[in-house]
Amino acid sequence: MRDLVKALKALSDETRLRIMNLLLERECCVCEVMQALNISQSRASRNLNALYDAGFLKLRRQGLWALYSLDEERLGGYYWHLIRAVAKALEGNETALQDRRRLKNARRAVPSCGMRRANQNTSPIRLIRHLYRLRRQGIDFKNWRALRRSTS
Amino acid sequence: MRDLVKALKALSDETRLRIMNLLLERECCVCEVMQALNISQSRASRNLNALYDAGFLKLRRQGLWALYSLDEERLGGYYWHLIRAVAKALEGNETALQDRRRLKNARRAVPSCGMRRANQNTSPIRLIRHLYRLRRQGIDFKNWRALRRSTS
DNA sequence: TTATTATATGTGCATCCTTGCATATTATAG
DNA sequence: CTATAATATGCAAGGATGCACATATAATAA
Repeated sequence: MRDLVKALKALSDETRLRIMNLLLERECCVCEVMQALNISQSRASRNLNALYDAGFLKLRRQGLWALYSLDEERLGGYYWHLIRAVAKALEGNETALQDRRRLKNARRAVPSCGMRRANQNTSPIRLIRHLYRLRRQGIDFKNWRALRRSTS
Repeated sequence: MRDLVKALKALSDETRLRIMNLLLERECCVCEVMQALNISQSRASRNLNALYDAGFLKLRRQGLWALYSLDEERLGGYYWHLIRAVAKALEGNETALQDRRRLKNARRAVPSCGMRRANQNTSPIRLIRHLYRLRRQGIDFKNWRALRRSTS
Protein backbone atom coordinates (compact mmCIF):
# COMPACT_ATOMS: atom_id res chain seq x y z
CA MET A 1 0.00 0.00 0.00
CA ARG A 2 2.76 2.41 1.00
CA ASP A 3 4.66 1.57 -2.16
CA LEU A 4 1.62 2.01 -4.35
CA VAL A 5 0.95 5.43 -2.86
CA LYS A 6 4.55 6.36 -3.49
CA ALA A 7 4.41 5.17 -7.09
CA LEU A 8 1.18 7.04 -7.73
CA LYS A 9 2.47 10.20 -6.10
CA ALA A 10 5.53 10.00 -8.28
CA LEU A 11 3.39 9.82 -11.40
CA SER A 12 0.86 12.45 -10.44
CA ASP A 13 2.84 15.41 -11.62
CA GLU A 14 2.93 16.85 -15.10
CA THR A 15 6.70 17.25 -15.22
CA ARG A 16 7.25 13.65 -14.23
CA LEU A 17 4.67 12.37 -16.69
CA ARG A 18 6.51 14.22 -19.41
CA ILE A 19 9.72 12.57 -18.26
CA MET A 20 8.06 9.17 -18.39
CA ASN A 21 7.03 9.98 -21.91
CA LEU A 22 10.68 10.55 -22.86
CA LEU A 23 11.83 7.39 -21.17
CA LEU A 24 9.17 5.38 -22.96
CA GLU A 25 11.05 6.48 -26.05
CA ARG A 26 14.57 5.75 -24.86
CA GLU A 27 17.18 6.08 -22.14
CA CYS A 28 18.05 9.69 -21.31
CA CYS A 29 20.58 11.62 -19.33
CA VAL A 30 19.56 14.50 -17.09
CA CYS A 31 20.90 16.91 -19.61
CA GLU A 32 18.65 15.61 -22.38
CA VAL A 33 15.61 15.73 -20.17
CA MET A 34 16.15 19.35 -19.27
CA GLN A 35 16.53 20.25 -22.92
CA ALA A 36 13.56 18.25 -24.15
CA LEU A 37 11.24 19.66 -21.48
CA ASN A 38 12.95 23.05 -21.38
CA ILE A 39 13.26 23.03 -17.61
CA SER A 40 16.05 23.81 -15.16
CA GLN A 41 18.74 21.28 -14.35
CA SER A 42 17.81 20.90 -10.70
CA ARG A 43 14.20 20.38 -11.65
CA ALA A 44 15.12 17.64 -14.13
CA SER A 45 17.45 15.96 -11.66
CA ARG A 46 15.02 16.04 -8.76
CA ASN A 47 12.08 14.75 -10.75
CA LEU A 48 14.12 11.97 -12.29
CA ASN A 49 15.23 11.03 -8.83
CA ALA A 50 11.63 10.98 -7.61
CA LEU A 51 10.69 8.51 -10.32
CA TYR A 52 13.80 6.48 -9.53
CA ASP A 53 12.90 6.50 -5.86
CA ALA A 54 9.42 5.27 -6.60
CA GLY A 55 10.86 2.27 -8.42
CA PHE A 56 10.18 3.13 -12.03
CA LEU A 57 13.69 3.82 -13.23
CA LYS A 58 17.13 2.36 -13.23
CA LEU A 59 20.32 4.36 -13.32
CA ARG A 60 23.50 3.73 -15.24
CA ARG A 61 26.51 5.98 -15.06
CA GLN A 62 28.77 6.64 -17.99
CA GLY A 63 31.48 9.13 -17.36
CA LEU A 64 29.82 12.25 -16.07
CA TRP A 65 26.41 11.24 -17.29
CA ALA A 66 23.63 9.73 -15.29
CA LEU A 67 21.59 7.70 -17.71
CA TYR A 68 18.06 6.94 -16.58
CA SER A 69 15.75 4.43 -18.18
CA LEU A 70 12.65 2.43 -17.36
CA ASP A 71 13.54 -0.48 -15.13
CA GLU A 72 12.03 -3.39 -17.03
CA GLU A 73 12.90 -5.78 -14.24
CA ARG A 74 10.76 -4.01 -11.68
CA LEU A 75 7.96 -3.22 -14.06
CA GLY A 76 5.98 -6.35 -13.39
CA GLY A 77 2.91 -6.43 -11.19
CA TYR A 78 1.01 -3.23 -10.77
CA TYR A 79 3.87 -1.13 -12.10
CA TRP A 80 3.10 -2.60 -15.46
CA HIS A 81 -0.49 -1.41 -15.37
CA LEU A 82 0.59 2.05 -14.30
CA ILE A 83 3.04 2.34 -17.17
CA ARG A 84 0.36 1.23 -19.58
CA ALA A 85 -2.02 3.84 -18.20
CA VAL A 86 0.55 6.56 -18.72
CA ALA A 87 1.42 5.42 -22.22
CA LYS A 88 -2.23 5.19 -23.14
CA ALA A 89 -3.10 8.60 -21.74
CA LEU A 90 -0.19 10.26 -23.46
CA GLU A 91 -0.64 8.89 -26.93
CA GLY A 92 -1.47 11.74 -29.25
CA ASN A 93 -0.91 14.35 -26.57
CA GLU A 94 0.54 17.47 -28.13
CA THR A 95 2.99 18.31 -25.34
CA ALA A 96 4.23 14.74 -25.29
CA LEU A 97 4.83 14.76 -29.03
CA GLN A 98 6.63 18.06 -28.87
CA ASP A 99 8.85 16.85 -26.05
CA ARG A 100 9.82 13.82 -28.08
CA ARG A 101 10.63 16.03 -31.03
CA ARG A 102 12.88 18.17 -28.89
CA LEU A 103 14.48 15.08 -27.43
CA LYS A 104 15.64 14.17 -30.92
CA ASN A 105 17.52 17.45 -31.12
CA ALA A 106 18.83 17.32 -27.58
CA ARG A 107 22.57 16.99 -27.20
CA ARG A 108 24.74 15.45 -24.61
CA ALA A 109 27.95 17.15 -23.72
CA VAL A 110 26.98 20.59 -24.83
CA PRO A 111 28.58 23.08 -22.45
CA SER A 112 25.64 25.42 -22.32
CA CYS A 113 23.36 22.66 -21.17
CA GLY A 114 24.97 22.85 -17.76
CA MET A 115 24.20 25.48 -15.25
CA ARG A 116 22.76 28.13 -17.46
CA ARG A 117 25.29 30.48 -16.01
CA ALA A 118 25.35 34.01 -17.22
CA ASN A 119 28.40 34.84 -19.38
CA GLN A 120 29.07 31.26 -20.30
CA ASN A 121 31.01 32.09 -23.45
CA THR A 122 32.41 28.69 -24.15
CA SER A 123 34.45 28.93 -27.29
CA PRO A 124 33.49 26.73 -30.24
CA ILE A 125 37.08 25.55 -30.43
CA ARG A 126 36.88 24.12 -26.97
CA LEU A 127 33.60 22.41 -27.74
CA ILE A 128 34.94 20.78 -30.86
CA ARG A 129 37.99 19.56 -29.02
CA HIS A 130 35.63 18.08 -26.49
CA LEU A 131 33.66 16.31 -29.19
CA TYR A 132 36.78 14.81 -30.73
CA ARG A 133 37.75 13.65 -27.30
CA LEU A 134 34.41 11.93 -26.91
CA ARG A 135 34.75 10.22 -30.25
CA ARG A 136 38.19 8.99 -29.32
CA GLN A 137 36.64 7.43 -26.23
CA GLY A 138 34.35 5.46 -28.48
CA ILE A 139 31.29 7.13 -27.04
CA ASP A 140 28.29 6.83 -29.33
CA PHE A 141 27.61 10.35 -30.38
CA LYS A 142 25.20 10.22 -33.25
CA ASN A 143 25.13 13.77 -34.38
CA TRP A 144 28.48 15.22 -33.45
CA ARG A 145 29.00 16.31 -37.03
CA ALA A 146 25.87 18.39 -36.98
CA LEU A 147 26.89 19.67 -33.61
CA ARG A 148 30.26 20.74 -34.96
CA ARG A 149 28.62 22.49 -37.87
CA SER A 150 26.20 24.39 -35.67
CA THR A 151 28.91 25.73 -33.40
CA SER A 152 31.67 26.63 -35.82
CA MET B 1 -2.54 15.14 -19.43
CA ARG B 2 -4.38 17.34 -16.96
CA ASP B 3 -6.99 14.66 -16.45
CA LEU B 4 -4.41 11.97 -15.96
CA VAL B 5 -2.63 14.03 -13.33
CA LYS B 6 -5.93 14.59 -11.59
CA ALA B 7 -6.79 10.89 -11.66
CA LEU B 8 -3.37 9.92 -10.34
CA LYS B 9 -3.49 12.55 -7.62
CA ALA B 10 -6.87 11.22 -6.57
CA LEU B 11 -5.46 7.72 -6.23
CA SER B 12 -2.23 8.65 -4.54
CA ASP B 13 -3.58 8.74 -1.04
CA GLU B 14 -3.94 5.84 1.33
CA THR B 15 -7.44 6.73 2.48
CA ARG B 16 -8.70 6.91 -1.07
CA LEU B 17 -7.01 3.68 -2.06
CA ARG B 18 -8.79 2.01 0.82
CA ILE B 19 -12.04 3.48 -0.42
CA MET B 20 -11.36 2.14 -3.90
CA ASN B 21 -10.81 -1.23 -2.32
CA LEU B 22 -14.30 -1.10 -0.80
CA LEU B 23 -15.88 0.02 -4.03
CA LEU B 24 -14.20 -2.79 -5.92
CA GLU B 25 -16.26 -4.99 -3.63
CA ARG B 26 -19.59 -3.19 -3.98
CA GLU B 27 -21.50 0.08 -3.94
CA CYS B 28 -21.22 1.94 -0.63
CA CYS B 29 -22.79 4.88 1.12
CA VAL B 30 -20.68 7.41 2.99
CA CYS B 31 -21.81 5.93 6.24
CA GLU B 32 -20.51 2.48 5.37
CA VAL B 33 -17.19 3.84 4.24
CA MET B 34 -16.65 5.68 7.49
CA GLN B 35 -17.42 2.54 9.45
CA ALA B 36 -15.31 0.21 7.34
CA LEU B 37 -12.28 2.49 7.44
CA ASN B 38 -13.00 3.80 10.91
CA ILE B 39 -12.63 7.42 9.89
CA SER B 40 -14.65 10.58 10.45
CA GLN B 41 -17.71 11.38 8.39
CA SER B 42 -16.27 14.50 6.79
CA ARG B 43 -13.14 12.62 5.87
CA ALA B 44 -15.14 9.86 4.20
CA SER B 45 -17.32 12.34 2.37
CA ARG B 46 -14.49 14.48 1.14
CA ASN B 47 -12.37 11.61 -0.10
CA LEU B 48 -15.29 10.00 -1.86
CA ASN B 49 -15.94 13.31 -3.52
CA ALA B 50 -12.32 13.57 -4.60
CA LEU B 51 -12.56 10.20 -6.34
CA TYR B 52 -15.86 11.23 -7.86
CA ASP B 53 -14.34 14.46 -9.08
CA ALA B 54 -11.47 12.62 -10.70
CA GLY B 55 -13.92 10.55 -12.71
CA PHE B 56 -13.72 7.20 -10.99
CA LEU B 57 -17.11 7.10 -9.31
CA LYS B 58 -20.74 7.59 -10.00
CA LEU B 59 -23.29 8.76 -7.47
CA ARG B 60 -26.82 7.59 -6.88
CA ARG B 61 -29.09 9.03 -4.23
CA GLN B 62 -31.58 6.99 -2.34
CA GLY B 63 -33.42 8.78 0.38
CA LEU B 64 -30.83 10.34 2.59
CA TRP B 65 -28.06 8.13 1.34
CA ALA B 66 -25.41 9.00 -1.19
CA LEU B 67 -24.45 5.72 -2.83
CA TYR B 68 -21.09 5.75 -4.56
CA SER B 69 -19.82 3.09 -6.91
CA LEU B 70 -17.22 2.64 -9.62
CA ASP B 71 -18.41 4.25 -12.82
CA GLU B 72 -18.05 1.41 -15.30
CA GLU B 73 -18.97 3.67 -18.18
CA ARG B 74 -16.02 5.98 -17.67
CA LEU B 75 -13.60 3.26 -16.79
CA GLY B 76 -12.39 2.63 -20.31
CA GLY B 77 -9.07 3.90 -21.62
CA TYR B 78 -6.35 4.57 -19.10
CA TYR B 79 -8.80 4.53 -16.19
CA TRP B 80 -9.08 0.84 -16.74
CA HIS B 81 -5.35 0.32 -16.35
CA LEU B 82 -5.31 2.41 -13.21
CA ILE B 83 -8.10 0.40 -11.63
CA ARG B 84 -6.29 -2.79 -12.48
CA ALA B 85 -3.12 -1.46 -10.92
CA VAL B 86 -4.95 -0.65 -7.70
CA ALA B 87 -6.72 -3.99 -7.59
CA LYS B 88 -3.48 -5.82 -8.25
CA ALA B 89 -1.52 -3.91 -5.65
CA LEU B 90 -4.17 -4.39 -3.00
CA GLU B 91 -4.73 -8.09 -3.37
CA GLY B 92 -3.64 -9.79 -0.20
CA ASN B 93 -3.00 -6.51 1.58
CA GLU B 94 -3.86 -6.87 5.23
CA THR B 95 -5.47 -3.46 5.68
CA ALA B 96 -7.54 -3.96 2.57
CA LEU B 97 -8.79 -7.32 3.78
CA GLN B 98 -9.64 -5.95 7.18
CA ASP B 99 -11.54 -3.04 5.66
CA ARG B 100 -13.59 -5.44 3.59
CA ARG B 101 -14.32 -7.50 6.66
CA ARG B 102 -15.55 -4.43 8.50
CA LEU B 103 -17.59 -3.42 5.49
CA LYS B 104 -19.53 -6.64 5.86
CA ASN B 105 -20.54 -5.60 9.36
CA ALA B 106 -21.16 -1.98 8.48
CA ARG B 107 -24.74 -0.81 8.80
CA ARG B 108 -26.72 1.81 7.06
CA ALA B 109 -29.14 3.84 9.08
CA VAL B 110 -27.47 3.41 12.40
CA PRO B 111 -27.96 6.61 14.30
CA SER B 112 -24.52 6.66 15.87
CA CYS B 113 -22.90 6.54 12.48
CA GLY B 114 -23.82 10.15 11.99
CA MET B 115 -21.98 12.95 13.61
CA ARG B 116 -20.31 11.14 16.45
CA ARG B 117 -21.74 13.70 18.73
CA ALA B 118 -21.05 13.41 22.37
CA ASN B 119 -24.05 12.28 24.40
CA GLN B 120 -25.78 10.72 21.46
CA ASN B 121 -27.89 8.38 23.55
CA THR B 122 -30.26 7.29 20.86
CA SER B 123 -32.69 4.85 22.41
CA PRO B 124 -32.97 1.33 20.93
CA ILE B 125 -36.72 1.84 20.70
CA ARG B 126 -36.23 4.74 18.38
CA LEU B 127 -33.78 2.78 16.26
CA ILE B 128 -36.14 -0.15 15.87
CA ARG B 129 -38.97 2.16 14.89
CA HIS B 130 -36.63 3.58 12.31
CA LEU B 131 -35.84 0.14 10.95
CA TYR B 132 -39.50 -0.80 10.65
CA ARG B 133 -40.06 2.45 8.85
CA LEU B 134 -37.32 1.58 6.39
CA ARG B 135 -38.76 -1.85 5.75
CA ARG B 136 -42.15 -0.36 5.14
CA GLN B 137 -40.49 1.79 2.49
CA GLY B 138 -39.33 -1.34 0.73
CA ILE B 139 -35.73 -0.40 1.20
CA ASP B 140 -33.44 -3.38 0.87
CA PHE B 141 -32.03 -3.84 4.29
CA LYS B 142 -30.30 -7.15 4.41
CA ASN B 143 -29.54 -7.50 8.03
CA TRP B 144 -32.13 -5.50 9.87
CA ARG B 145 -33.07 -8.52 11.93
CA ALA B 146 -29.54 -8.85 13.24
CA LEU B 147 -29.51 -5.15 13.79
CA ARG B 148 -32.65 -5.31 15.83
CA ARG B 149 -31.22 -8.15 17.90
CA SER B 150 -28.04 -6.30 18.62
CA THR B 151 -29.77 -3.22 19.88
CA SER B 152 -32.64 -4.62 21.89
C1' DT C 1 47.44 20.30 -8.80
C1' DT C 2 43.38 23.21 -11.12
C1' DA C 3 39.62 23.74 -14.49
C1' DT C 4 35.63 22.02 -16.56
C1' DT C 5 31.20 19.87 -16.68
C1' DA C 6 27.18 16.78 -15.54
C1' DT C 7 24.70 15.90 -11.74
C1' DA C 8 23.09 16.18 -6.94
C1' DT C 9 21.47 18.75 -2.98
C1' DG C 10 20.69 22.43 0.96
C1' DT C 11 17.67 26.27 1.63
C1' DG C 12 13.84 29.29 1.47
C1' DC C 13 9.44 30.31 -0.30
C1' DA C 14 4.94 29.84 -2.14
C1' DT C 15 1.38 26.74 -2.88
C1' DC C 16 -1.53 22.96 -2.30
C1' DC C 17 -3.52 18.93 0.53
C1' DT C 18 -5.66 16.70 4.25
C1' DT C 19 -7.87 16.79 8.34
C1' DG C 20 -10.89 17.92 12.47
C1' DC C 21 -14.29 20.75 14.02
C1' DA C 22 -18.29 23.04 13.61
C1' DT C 23 -22.08 24.08 10.89
C1' DA C 24 -25.08 24.01 6.73
C1' DT C 25 -28.01 21.39 3.67
C1' DT C 26 -31.32 18.08 2.47
C1' DA C 27 -34.88 14.39 2.80
C1' DT C 28 -37.99 12.36 5.66
C1' DA C 29 -41.10 11.56 9.69
C1' DG C 30 -44.30 13.22 12.96
C1' DC D 1 -44.12 23.63 11.43
C1' DT D 2 -40.01 20.84 14.23
C1' DA D 3 -36.91 16.98 14.88
C1' DT D 4 -33.91 13.56 13.11
C1' DA D 5 -30.35 11.65 10.30
C1' DA D 6 -27.12 11.36 6.25
C1' DT D 7 -24.29 14.08 3.83
C1' DA D 8 -21.80 18.27 2.37
C1' DT D 9 -18.88 22.23 3.29
C1' DG D 10 -16.46 26.68 5.36
C1' DC D 11 -12.49 27.38 7.93
C1' DA D 12 -8.03 27.14 9.97
C1' DA D 13 -3.86 24.45 11.31
C1' DG D 14 -0.25 21.41 10.10
C1' DG D 15 2.12 19.16 6.77
C1' DA D 16 3.66 17.98 2.19
C1' DT D 17 5.19 19.44 -2.42
C1' DG D 18 7.56 21.83 -6.29
C1' DC D 19 10.46 25.20 -7.60
C1' DA D 20 14.51 28.48 -8.23
C1' DC D 21 18.75 29.68 -6.69
C1' DA D 22 23.06 28.80 -5.13
C1' DT D 23 26.35 25.55 -4.01
C1' DA D 24 28.38 20.88 -3.42
C1' DT D 25 30.02 16.55 -5.47
C1' DA D 26 32.28 13.69 -8.73
C1' DA D 27 34.59 12.40 -13.07
C1' DT D 28 37.67 13.83 -16.37
C1' DA D 29 41.15 16.68 -18.79
C1' DA D 30 45.15 19.47 -18.83
